[in-house]
Amino acid sequence: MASVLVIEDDDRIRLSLALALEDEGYAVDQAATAEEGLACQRVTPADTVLVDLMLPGLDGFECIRELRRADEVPIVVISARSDTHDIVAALEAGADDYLVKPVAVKELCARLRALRRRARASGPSVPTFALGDLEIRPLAGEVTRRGQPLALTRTEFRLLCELAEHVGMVLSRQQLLERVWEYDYGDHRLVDVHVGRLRQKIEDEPANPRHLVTVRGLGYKLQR
Amino acid sequence: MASVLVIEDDDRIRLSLALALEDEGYAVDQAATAEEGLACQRVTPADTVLVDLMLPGLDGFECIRELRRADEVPIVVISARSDTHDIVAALEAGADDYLVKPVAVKELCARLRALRRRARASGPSVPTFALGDLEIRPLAGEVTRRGQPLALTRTEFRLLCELAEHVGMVLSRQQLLERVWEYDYGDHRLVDVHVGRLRQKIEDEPANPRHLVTVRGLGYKLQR
DNA sequence: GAAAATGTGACAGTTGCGTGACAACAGGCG
DNA sequence: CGCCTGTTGTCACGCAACTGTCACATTTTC
Repeated sequence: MASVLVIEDDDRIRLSLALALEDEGYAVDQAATAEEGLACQRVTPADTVLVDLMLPGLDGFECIRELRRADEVPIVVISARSDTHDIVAALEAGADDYLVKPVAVKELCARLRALRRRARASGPSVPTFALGDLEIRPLAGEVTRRGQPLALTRTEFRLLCELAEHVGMVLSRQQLLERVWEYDYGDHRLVDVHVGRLRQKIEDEPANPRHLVTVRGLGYKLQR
Repeated sequence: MASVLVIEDDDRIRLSLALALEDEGYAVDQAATAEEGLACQRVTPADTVLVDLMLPGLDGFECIRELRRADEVPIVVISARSDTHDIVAALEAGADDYLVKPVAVKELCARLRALRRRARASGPSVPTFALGDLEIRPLAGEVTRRGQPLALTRTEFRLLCELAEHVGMVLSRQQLLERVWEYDYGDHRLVDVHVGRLRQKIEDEPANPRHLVTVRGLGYKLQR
């Protein structure tokens, strides 16, 4: 599940943000000061950090720089100040986005999603692939579609992961047999059958696949 | 150098944005319509795209979706509308950021930098040969023309790839037979037939080919 | 104008792919 | 142990698409 750390000294705002984000399905950590937030992030890193600029003690800018020193976590600033100067300074310090209070929760969520999408593509580790309404988590052994978990068999799962690791690239039956089945030779039609079964589960219209497509004469590929 | 494509129908705004960005050291391409912008991006992709939401013809949302279909280029929306609803829709469509007009150039630049910082680590997409309005992605098993996917057969595809790997060089029928068909001998006229079929699909006037040309007595070549 | 080279339409044989059926097999459970 | 359920690999059928060949048209060369 996606997690967010909210660093904000005003209890009312922090709590209402936390509640709203929890409603949206995020796991939310809270901190009232920069120091507390940094400590929290060190111990249990969240996927994304929301930080207010006006904090007692260590201020927001310093907090951002400290967070950035540790890792690449996406940082969104929420501030009452709307000066261009503040915005530029926060972004230069390492923030990824800047919202002016009062924030619309829907907008915040949309921006968080956009940021996560971007951060995921750039991250070195790839815990999850997103393809349209599909989410594939190879390490968790889990595939969800529109948020609903899918019951895939082991073979289907490995096939899907193999294809997902090379999104947009055609993989030949031969390659798939080698990588999914660890066969060096064998009946290539085996692949067809499993692709067909997989389509039944991940496609709206299995006969008109949008994601798992056939490239006649070459093989199969997964596309967005 | 960093490059930006600005898609905006209002000349005054577009020009002033372009000037300001050039001052900041960006190479700027301009387009007044979504169609023009998409075409421009296909031919000479910029690192970042700025797009207005209110465009004549194809609107901004569609434009974003089209851009996203092609690649992972960072997209920033600039719009006069500040409704949460529009912001959410644009971000959902695939935009990375959303600014409300009038935009402060300093802020825009800071956001562009933040976005590029985040996008930079992102892996490269599948290698592509571009030839005029044609795009050839050997690994993806895909050829597009003006952005539209072409339905090529396996033989046509391999023939085109072989020619594309040697753009500007004449390949004899013998060479093509060996490389595409893996024949050591055989009827050389076979090549002609497939070249003809390929021309029907990739050329505007198959009888007057601009890309896949005949070099009488020697063979065929692909040119820009 | 003749010969050589190339373009092109038609066609029949072949191939590639989706799919349903089925038997073998493994694992869970009473 | 036997039964049941879900998974897997094999096969055969049928449709659609592709391929290679040929004949004939067209263009170029000399």
